[in-house]
Amino acid sequence: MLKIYNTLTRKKEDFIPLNPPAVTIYSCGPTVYDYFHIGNARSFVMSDIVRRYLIYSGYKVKFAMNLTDIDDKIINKANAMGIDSKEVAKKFSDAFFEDIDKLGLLRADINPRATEHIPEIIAMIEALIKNGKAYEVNGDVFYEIRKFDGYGKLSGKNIDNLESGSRVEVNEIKRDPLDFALWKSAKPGEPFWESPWGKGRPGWHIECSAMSCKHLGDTFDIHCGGSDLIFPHHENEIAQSEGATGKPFAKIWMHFGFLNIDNEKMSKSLGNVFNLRDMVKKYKPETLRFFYEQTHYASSLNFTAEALESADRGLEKVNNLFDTVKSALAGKPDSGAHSFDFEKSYIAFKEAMDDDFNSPKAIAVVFDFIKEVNTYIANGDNLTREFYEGALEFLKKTADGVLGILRTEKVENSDSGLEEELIQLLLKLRVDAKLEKNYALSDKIRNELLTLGITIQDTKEGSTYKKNR
RNA sequence: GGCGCUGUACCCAAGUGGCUUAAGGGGAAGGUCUGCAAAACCUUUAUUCGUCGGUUCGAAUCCGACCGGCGCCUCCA
Repeated sequence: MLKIYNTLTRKKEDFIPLNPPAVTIYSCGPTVYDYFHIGNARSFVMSDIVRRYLIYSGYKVKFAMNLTDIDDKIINKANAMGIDSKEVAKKFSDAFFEDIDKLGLLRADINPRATEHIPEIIAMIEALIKNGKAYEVNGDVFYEIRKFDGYGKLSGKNIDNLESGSRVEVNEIKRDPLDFALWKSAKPGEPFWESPWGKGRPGWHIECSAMSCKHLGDTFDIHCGGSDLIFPHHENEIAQSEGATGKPFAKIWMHFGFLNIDNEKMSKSLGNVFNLRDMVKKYKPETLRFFYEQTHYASSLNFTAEALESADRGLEKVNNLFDTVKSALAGKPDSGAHSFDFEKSYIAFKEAMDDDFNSPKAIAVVFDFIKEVNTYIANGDNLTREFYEGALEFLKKTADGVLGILRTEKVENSDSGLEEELIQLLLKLRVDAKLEKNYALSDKIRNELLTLGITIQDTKEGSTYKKNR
């Protein structure tokens, strides 16, 4: 039984979907005004793990991740770049998809964009006004949080405490400092849409309510995002959706912990905001995923070069076994029974992930598995086709299917045929040198190739090589 | 001021009342294999879980105090 920690109830709960086997998930996506950074990437990867594991568990998952393509940050960026806000959104939306593909994220079933849902947004705001939860002032529409009884239930905040120590800026036109904008009237030169309240654009929070409602229904299973979104963004989403529909909004709220850089908060002033795009040039995408998954999703995580290098070396063990098994199968082993217990590892993996997506524990299961398989191979008994296929299947289902940390095939396919032939030629020359006991030459070939990122391994079956990328 | 999280080996990190006299990864040391390596395997690396008390037959796990670290309350994944 899968258990998930629910921010709303502050408890680990049994996961019972509304309409099994269907599961609906809404994950807060990027505001497309810049390349996303490695902190965003953590949230994206962890929501990808949630989704992949639910699929692994047999659910039919509908996964929506929004793109916020109109808001103040985009307008500011457009002004700074001297281009239209639409162009900004287009540029960074495209970049977003390129980057998540690199990270091995499954594409969402739906990527709703705010600007494509203006009618739905307006309809929801109208419903809120009709329900007495929102009011218009000179073309702006605000949500009146005092009219929503449950305001503060997600973040555990008491409205009165919020106000007393408030740093909320005073806005004369709002009835309460905590009231937030549903619709913002357009200032001269700003992009706008026509609405019953005049020309303007949606506030930040309303798009998620309107779009999740349209694509997943009034009530859906899981809503996830970074823990900084709990207040006010998610709190406001609940007020909007439940205030408009009168029905419960997301059943389970999942929040991902923050990423620090060298024990410091990522911030522009510290100059330690790293784009995923740049980081992927330095570290393999699987290494980044593995690094993220080695810590539970709810904990904060410290990003250091040392930790990434440690992750990179650890990941080698997974890929080494994958290579070993693949090449053993290519060697056409005999079929027949084996005595390896795969079931035990599957059960342990499920237990780990069922416990609130405990990926660090699941990774430990994979490493236990790797050691057992390597030992089994080292002992050399019953190394049948069935055994290797079983090992390959486990790695593909868990390390690849759920965790996404196996080295992908893409790189190998990018090798040119000539490069492969040249490397094989060098391997052959080296073997000849070894047979003549010309170790000076054979070691030179090995060392030179190593500096090119190619590691040679001599096995009983002959010399093989591995690219370190 | 309000709300919440957190302190586990050299580093990262799971475990949150007995299955653990503490998983897994990295690092380090020794060994097997090898011409030497690499990979893989074996052994070693926390009688101890920030400190001090308490509850309990039993605590890293619960409670209290204290000492650290951090987040949110404002845009933020």
